[in-house]
Amino acid sequence: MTDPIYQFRREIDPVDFDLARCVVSGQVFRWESPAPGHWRGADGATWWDAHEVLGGWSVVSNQPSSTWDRFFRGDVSGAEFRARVTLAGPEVGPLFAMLPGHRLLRPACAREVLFSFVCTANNHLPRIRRMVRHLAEFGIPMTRPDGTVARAFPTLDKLVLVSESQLRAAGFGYRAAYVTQLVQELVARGGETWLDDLRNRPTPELRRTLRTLPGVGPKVADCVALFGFDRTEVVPVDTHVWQIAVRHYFPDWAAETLTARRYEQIAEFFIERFGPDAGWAHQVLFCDNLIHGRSRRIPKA
DNA sequence: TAGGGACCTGCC
DNA sequence: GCAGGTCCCT
Repeated sequence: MTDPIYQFRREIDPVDFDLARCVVSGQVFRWESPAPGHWRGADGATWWDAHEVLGGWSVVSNQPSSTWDRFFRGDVSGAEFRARVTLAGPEVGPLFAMLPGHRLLRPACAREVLFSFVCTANNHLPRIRRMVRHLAEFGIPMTRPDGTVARAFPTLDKLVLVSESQLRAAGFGYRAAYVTQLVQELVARGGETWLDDLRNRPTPELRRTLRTLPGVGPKVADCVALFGFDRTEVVPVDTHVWQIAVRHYFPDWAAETLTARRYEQIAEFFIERFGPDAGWAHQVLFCDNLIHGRSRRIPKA
């Protein structure tokens, strides 16, 4: 039995959408480029195979074009977003020119986002990708028309079979325990049903609830809320955002450390300034800080 | 509520 | 030495 295959084409304006920039910016971790102008990606049980064509992308997928559009937030105008953010925060405006085509993504699989970001704790991108790919290997295989195999991100009944020692051997380090404990806890709370039900919760409750999961602190919880549950007003405050916030908005904190209280103050500041655009605006600042390496060594002054 | 330290692994 | 932190303990 073979799944239906969809083929479609998307015209794009490079200022509005740069596929490579979007999928390597650290929002999602299962995209790779086997060749120039060719990208393969997955989200939950969806896979895409995209080839660059004149003025856009030609896409093959096991899901219709609407799934692609949703993932890349095609319903939101990047130009209008940039205009709103530049108005609310002039300091962000100049960054858009350096990050053309950057977009806030909207993965459909909250489970994949949750496990992915548990892997990001005190970690760096290449290894995060490797770990998420490793987890994905426990998912069911999906053969593409060209014979290559994509993986559905494993469901809990698959993940529950994975041991901590197995993950440690695979290089997860201490996050191996986070993953296995997270699986146990999710199962105990009602599994996929419980996770799906989180979609109906108001954002403050969602954030609080996610934080009660093992391996999920404030930062990871907010990444999951922002990316996995489409709460676009949520701003995960990581080391980069902390440095950005201090540099741009809270100079008095230059000698301070990030506490739970300051975390919330920064998050609230972003929401007040950018409203529902806060999450995307934060992502722009984050990417800029990441790319231009300003996170390295704050001068003690 | 804050502050300090441990924790896997890999790359600068 | 540090990375897109979390957890545990004063």
